Amino acid sequence: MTDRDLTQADTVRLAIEREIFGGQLAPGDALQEGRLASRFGVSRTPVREAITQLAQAGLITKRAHKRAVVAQLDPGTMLELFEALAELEGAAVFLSTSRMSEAEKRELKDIHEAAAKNLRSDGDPNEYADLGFAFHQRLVRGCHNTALIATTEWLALRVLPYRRFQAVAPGRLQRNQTDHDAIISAIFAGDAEAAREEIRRHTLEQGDALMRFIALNKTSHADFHPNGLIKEQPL
Amino acid sequence: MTDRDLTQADTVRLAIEREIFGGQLAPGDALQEGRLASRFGVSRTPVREAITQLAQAGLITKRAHKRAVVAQLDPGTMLELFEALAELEGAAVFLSTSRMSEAEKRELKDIHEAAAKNLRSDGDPNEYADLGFAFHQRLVRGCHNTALIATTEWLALRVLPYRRFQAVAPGRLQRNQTDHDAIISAIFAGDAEAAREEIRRHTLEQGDALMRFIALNKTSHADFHPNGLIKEQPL
DNA sequence: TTGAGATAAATTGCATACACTAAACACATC
DNA sequence: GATGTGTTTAGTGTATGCAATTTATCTCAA
Repeated sequence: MTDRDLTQADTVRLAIEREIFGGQLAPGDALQEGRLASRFGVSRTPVREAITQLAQAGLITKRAHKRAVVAQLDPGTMLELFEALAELEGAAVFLSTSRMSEAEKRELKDIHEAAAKNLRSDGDPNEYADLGFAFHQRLVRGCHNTALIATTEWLALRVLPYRRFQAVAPGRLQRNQTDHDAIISAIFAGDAEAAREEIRRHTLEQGDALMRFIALNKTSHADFHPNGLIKEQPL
Repeated sequence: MTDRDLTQADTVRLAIEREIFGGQLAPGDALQEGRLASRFGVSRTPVREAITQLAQAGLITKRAHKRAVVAQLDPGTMLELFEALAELEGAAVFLSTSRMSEAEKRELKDIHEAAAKNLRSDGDPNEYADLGFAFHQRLVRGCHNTALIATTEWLALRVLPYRRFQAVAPGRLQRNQTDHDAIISAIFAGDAEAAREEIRRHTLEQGDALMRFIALNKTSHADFHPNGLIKEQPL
């Protein structure tokens, strides 16, 4: 039972997902069924199935007879995505305000304070990013509505491949922390409408900052490809 | 270009979708790859791909080594789904209020008035249902945010297989029309917050009514299966 | 060189064949 | 009669081969 009865397609899908989120596969990179198959030591069939699922999830784009590509978001789409995400997180937090248990609020505050500590002591930025991610996650999950949580996290996933650029955006961290502060206050005050507005604005600004950062270091973001330099090099 | 270059998997997926929405396939019905394959005159491969996609979309559920089944929503899940949908529609309409063009508002009002006319003259309930669907759709699409629209409609799709029971729910229609009236008023008054609240409450009540109706005629809803009577009969 | 068109190679979509899983059944045991 | 175990069988998961299509390479004229 606890040993999952994962199918090979699932395994491949999870592996590809990890590589996308980890940055080994950057937006725009091509995914070739054959290469992936031999790389994972399976036939093309489960690879195809994994790709189909990821395409449906919006993480990769796929058109008939053309090779699949890690989803690439043009500025307009990304703006829309962040706007939608802001609304969804707003809706979730609106509900969370009245629905989070004391334990959940406590945990949220703990995460927030750990982040503050990290910031004060000039700690690891990656750790701060993880704490920020956890903060948003607890916030959303506090609404206790599986459908809303899943939908929100699904949208968040789609921008996740781009978010790692944000860690290096200068001066964002302090601002981020202040925003989180305001959200926490609203929630502990039980002001759902205020909490909604705070996170809405916060997420919109995050999107804005990310887009500005990407636009500055444009030339698409090929430059940021961790494997180095060349895109379009099929994996 | 205009001649679609639809793959066979796409064709099969669309066909299955239609049957689910049309009621030929009711929640709980089993989908067997082999039978579907021979029914559509293709091999199992594209059928499998179609099923994978529909599973990812949430319209059917699929676990390893077990046959796929048209998604069946227990009361708890359905409640959550409607609550999430209410929030998403609320968010969309909030934006729509300030973003719809005059032409779009005009069209919305036309649909609304056609529905009123249908109601006064005791017209075809199916036509009224279609108008209601169109009303919600225009309302949501008025926000002009592709991501938010897609997400909202994706959720709406998941409850769609159940919505046709609602047409027969007694006394709902007049109430429905009054709600739509209030939404229209709020939008034309430019009061985004009021519009949000109106549709939120409206969608929640719709969900409530649907659930009550299903609960009353319980015995699962096998009784409503259009092909007649027996579920579990694989297609 | 550069670009268009033709040809060759690579890759996807689909069909078929096989392996493996899990229900369904029969039968023996208590 | 209920319960457990071996066997059968339907059905999913995966591998492989082939046809159709795309992409890369090559040729040749401007």
